[in-house]
Amino acid sequence: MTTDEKIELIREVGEEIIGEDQLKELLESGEELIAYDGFEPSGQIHIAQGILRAINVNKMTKAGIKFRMWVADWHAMANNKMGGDLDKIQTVGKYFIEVWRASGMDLSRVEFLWASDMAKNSDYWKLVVQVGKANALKRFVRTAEMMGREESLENLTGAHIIYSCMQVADIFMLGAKITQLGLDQRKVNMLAREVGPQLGYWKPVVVSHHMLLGLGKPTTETQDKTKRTIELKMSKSHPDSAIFMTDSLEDIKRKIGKAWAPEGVVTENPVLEYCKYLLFEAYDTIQIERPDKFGGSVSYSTYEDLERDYASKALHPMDLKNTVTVLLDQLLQPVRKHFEEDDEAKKLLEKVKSYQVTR
RNA sequence: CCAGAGGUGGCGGAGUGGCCAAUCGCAAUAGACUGUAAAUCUAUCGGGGCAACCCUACGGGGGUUCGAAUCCCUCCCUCUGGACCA
Repeated sequence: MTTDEKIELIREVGEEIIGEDQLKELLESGEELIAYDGFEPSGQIHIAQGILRAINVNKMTKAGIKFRMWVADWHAMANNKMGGDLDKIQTVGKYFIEVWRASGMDLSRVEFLWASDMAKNSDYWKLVVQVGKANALKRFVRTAEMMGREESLENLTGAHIIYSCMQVADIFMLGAKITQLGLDQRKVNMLAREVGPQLGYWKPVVVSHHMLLGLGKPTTETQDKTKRTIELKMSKSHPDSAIFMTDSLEDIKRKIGKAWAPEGVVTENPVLEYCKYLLFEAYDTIQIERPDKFGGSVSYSTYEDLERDYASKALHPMDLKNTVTVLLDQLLQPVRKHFEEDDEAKKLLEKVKSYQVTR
């Protein structure tokens, strides 16, 4: 694969890429490149973290990059996930890994690493402190959105500041020349680009992937594009805004059924978006079954065609929803199967479901 | 450490001895209306029972009282200001 082909593939992953020139150099240098994404284990895992993550990882590894999945258990503790109970968090972490294993991710070039293992290394904490010293408190406060928190002192604890410092240190300790996280993580990544060279490390290339829309009606007034995507993203704390990797067909039916989908409107339409980012990634054509009185079945082989018909109202939301429900269900089938057939996985899922989610 | 304010249901926020399972708003759920959703209207909205009623609840624990979310004691936590800082 040529460098340009690789870049093309990475562009598919990155809604925003900071340092593309540098990325090219890195790809041409022949060095073993590492990209990472980190996750706070908390509650259920949704399709953005499951299916979309698998799609993106596969593209990155296909481009010759090694991927590290960072199970950020200490970060979750700092951010008070699962009531700040590290045991619970780690159980959820194991559950996440089980999901990824079953989600169609090509694992040959993927590694799962735990923050709690890194925490045993004093070099790590040395770097955390160095990162902390490199900037004013305010700067760390401004990264709060990556923890799903407001950027104000009232809602943060001391632990959140440590979190920010840790996340920057993670990048360098993991050897990640590329950070491949969600768009909501861009501020810390920018901080890392700034701090890296100061501390004798590198400027990581930031490949930020798209954040899938939540299923509800967009309510925010925010105009700032990044902020808006973060506010509208699929979120575990809003129960029915997200489809989880182990949801049943009934769950999916209910959630997609309730999903925001104004007829003819193409912008900020979650149902259409799932077609674009998930379904057309998995299927070559999408066949929509509908009663003859509404035009009979149609099939689309590109998202653009489907979008055009939707925009012109030739395709009704309800027909689309029915199809999306079935296809999403199909995508989740292997995951669900894994959790039904594998005893260990089954136990994990039950445990996780019994935990109460805290924000 | 001191002083002031405060901790109420998923969230916001009333209530300051009985009429409080707790006004109201948001969210949620159901129904009506649209070939989906939204908007709008209606109902429900701690758990159990058809019901009278019972249980569990207003940061934790203890107490006063016939009776406490409401009064007292104590502990924990948050906010604001201040003190301390060899």
